[in-house]
Amino acid sequence: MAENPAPVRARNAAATRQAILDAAKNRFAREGYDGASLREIAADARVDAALVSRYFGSKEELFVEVLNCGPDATELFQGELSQFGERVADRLLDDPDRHDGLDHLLIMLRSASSPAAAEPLRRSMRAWFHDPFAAYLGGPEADVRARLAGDLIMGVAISRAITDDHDLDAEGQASLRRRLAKVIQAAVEP
Amino acid sequence: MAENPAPVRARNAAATRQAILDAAKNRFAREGYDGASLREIAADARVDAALVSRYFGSKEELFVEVLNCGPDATELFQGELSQFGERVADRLLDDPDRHDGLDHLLIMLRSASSPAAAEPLRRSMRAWFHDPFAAYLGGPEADVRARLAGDLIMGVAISRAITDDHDLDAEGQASLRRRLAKVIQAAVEP
DNA sequence: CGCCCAAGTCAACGGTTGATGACTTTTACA
DNA sequence: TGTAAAAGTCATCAACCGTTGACTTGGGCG
Repeated sequence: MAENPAPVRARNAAATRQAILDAAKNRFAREGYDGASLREIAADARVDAALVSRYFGSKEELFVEVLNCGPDATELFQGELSQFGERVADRLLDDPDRHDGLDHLLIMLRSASSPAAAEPLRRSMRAWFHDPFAAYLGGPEADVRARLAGDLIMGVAISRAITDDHDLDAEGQASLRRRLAKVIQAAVEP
Repeated sequence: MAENPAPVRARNAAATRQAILDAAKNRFAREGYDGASLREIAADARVDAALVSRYFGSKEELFVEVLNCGPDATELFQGELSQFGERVADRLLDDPDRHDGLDHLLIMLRSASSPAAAEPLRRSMRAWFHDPFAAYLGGPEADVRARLAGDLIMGVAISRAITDDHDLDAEGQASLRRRLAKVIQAAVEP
């Protein structure tokens, strides 16, 4: 969080645009579509608020852009399917700062109740998560299995985001990890 | 949705209070803490917006009140544990209007990103859902199993709320129901 | 009937939000 | 170097929010 006192990014449209995009991604993930204000986002990006509207047209268009610059969720969809449960459980219960690819999930859940964000969310959800996931799973009823596992993952991510996980001791954490891996695997296997 | 043109509730503090509470519950469930405005809630309850603040002090206190007038979630926690999965799956995939007891879950997920609502949410979540659930499950690591199953249920509820379920045909619905019951059961059993 | 307090209404406040148009500063090129 | 367009800033708008205080209405009790 400690920023250089005055990095003073030289005038560079592309870099400024990217800075706004990064700030927006963080804010949307932490506060949702409604909760994140353009002024906050602009302040994070060390930019005047008017520039955000200038570059992206509107808040909703900025939101769509953030959703579209989709991250590396596909890394989950590599490796043995038989160990998918363990892989995702590790990832989910890791340090929240390493959630990289899960930022999108946070954005989705935090913005689920905003009508303006609903439609972009639906589209992005399918294109970025559900469809690749189903393709990775393969086999019979892949879409249903993908949806089920996706819902479980989202639920766990939400739960962690809400409770901050300060309510389970180390032993509970280990147990949760073991069981979570098992249940995800059960949801995923044909 | 079609209301009587003029029921014109007689001056009755208790009834008015209840009407506000009901309207608030619906609005919070559909739009979340931030999204629901006191003016909308008051309009639903056929009441001036000022009355809401008068009766409940503040929006946050109204929210807490809504959370505390907890519903009949306990009905899920009755009957054979061996059929818990099927029971909840039926309930979850039912007509959204029958979600009665699941309203609270919707409220929670839709309000998860509001700082003002976060703390009441945590408390209510434990008292109204998690603890009774763990007590119902019993056996080893009941809290972890309750949490896991709760996360899954919440994830599915969110998913339905976002997508409106217009993306699965009848066959997919049946398949989803079958698999969901199985996965919930896997999460619940010791 | 007439009073009086509860129940309900109205108008307004300060604050925040997304968006817009006019303005100033910097960069890059001829 | 001079200049035009890009990049960034500023002030401001209308809309909405939660909340408050002063006001009006109504029903029940004497």
